[in-house]
Amino acid sequence: MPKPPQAAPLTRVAPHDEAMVEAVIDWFVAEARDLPWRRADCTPWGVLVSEIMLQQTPVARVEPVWREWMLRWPTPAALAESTQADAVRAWGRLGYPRRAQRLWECARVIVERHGGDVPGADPDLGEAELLALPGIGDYTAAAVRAFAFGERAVVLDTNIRRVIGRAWHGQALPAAHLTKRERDFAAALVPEVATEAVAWSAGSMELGALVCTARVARCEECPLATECVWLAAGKPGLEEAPKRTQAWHGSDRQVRGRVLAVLREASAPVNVTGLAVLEDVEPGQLDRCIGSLVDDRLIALVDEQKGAYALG
DNA sequence: AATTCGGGGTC
DNA sequence: GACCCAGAATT
Repeated sequence: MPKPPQAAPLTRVAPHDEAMVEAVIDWFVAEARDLPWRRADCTPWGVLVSEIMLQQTPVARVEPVWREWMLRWPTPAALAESTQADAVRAWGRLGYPRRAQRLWECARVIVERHGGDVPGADPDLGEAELLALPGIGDYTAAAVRAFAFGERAVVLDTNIRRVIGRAWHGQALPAAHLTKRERDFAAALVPEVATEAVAWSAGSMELGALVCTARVARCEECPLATECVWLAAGKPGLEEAPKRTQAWHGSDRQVRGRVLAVLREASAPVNVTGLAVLEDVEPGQLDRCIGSLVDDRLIALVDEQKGAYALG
C-alpha cells in the first residue's frame, strides 16, 4: 500500500484500524448495489438530488422518483426554470416536502451564484459553498464532495455512525446527538487518499444499510465480524429502547401531509376546509395546519373569495 | 440541546 | 403498532 503524503492526519490510525477500513472497502467493491446515482455517468446534480431525496427516506422509495426527476430536470437550470409547485408535485409521497422546496431554491441559487454548475469541487471553498445552499447540511455537503467530486470528506450519516459505533466501540446504536469526539474519531478513520476515502464512505454506508442494520444485524455476512467489538460482546443494547416515538395518527404532521396530498393531486385551487376527505380533522387543527403550510410557503391562498388554496 | 418536519415498509 | 430511514433548520 502506497504511503500517504507528508501531511499527517490529525490522529494516527493504527494498522489494525486500517485493516478494518480496507475490509469494508473490499466488501463494498464486491457487494455494492448498482444504484443510478452511483454510476460513472451520473452528474454532480444527479448526486445532489439523490442526497436530498435520501435524507430520512429509504433507497427503495427514492429510486423511481429520482429517475423521473432527472429525466424532467437533468440540470439545475432546468429545475430553476420550473416552478416550486411543480417540484413539490413531482416530489410525490417522498415525505418532508420542504426538501422539494429547498431543492428547487437550491437549483435557483446554483444558477444565480454558480453559473448553473453544482459547487463543491474546490478543495478549499467547496465545503462552504455547498453548506451555503438551501437544504444542504453537514452530511449532504460531505456526501456531494465525496460522491460527486471524488474528494476526501468526512461523510457521517446514521449508517456510518452505527457501523463505527458497533465495530469500534461496541455500542448498539449511535447517540441522539453527534459529539465532537465522535466526529473526530470518524474523521481519523477516513483514509488520506481520496479514492479510498470515497470508497470507505460509500462502503461503510452501504454496510450499515444492508448488513449492519439497526434492528437485526446480519453479522454472519459482515466483513468486520472477526474484529467487531459489539459482536464479540454478544450484541448488547438492542432491547433497550426508551426512544419515545412521536405519535403519528392525528398529528399536525399527518394533517399537513393530507392537506398537501389533496393539493398535489388537484389541477385547480381547492377550498380545503370544505373537503369530505378531511372531515375527520378538527377545524382548529385544520386551520392551524393550513396556516403553517402557508407560513412555510408550501401552499398559498390563491382565491380569497372561494377560500381556495394551491401549491405555493 | 430539543423540536419540528412525511410517509411507508418492516418486524 | 413501534421502529427506522444517505438530515436540516429553527429556537
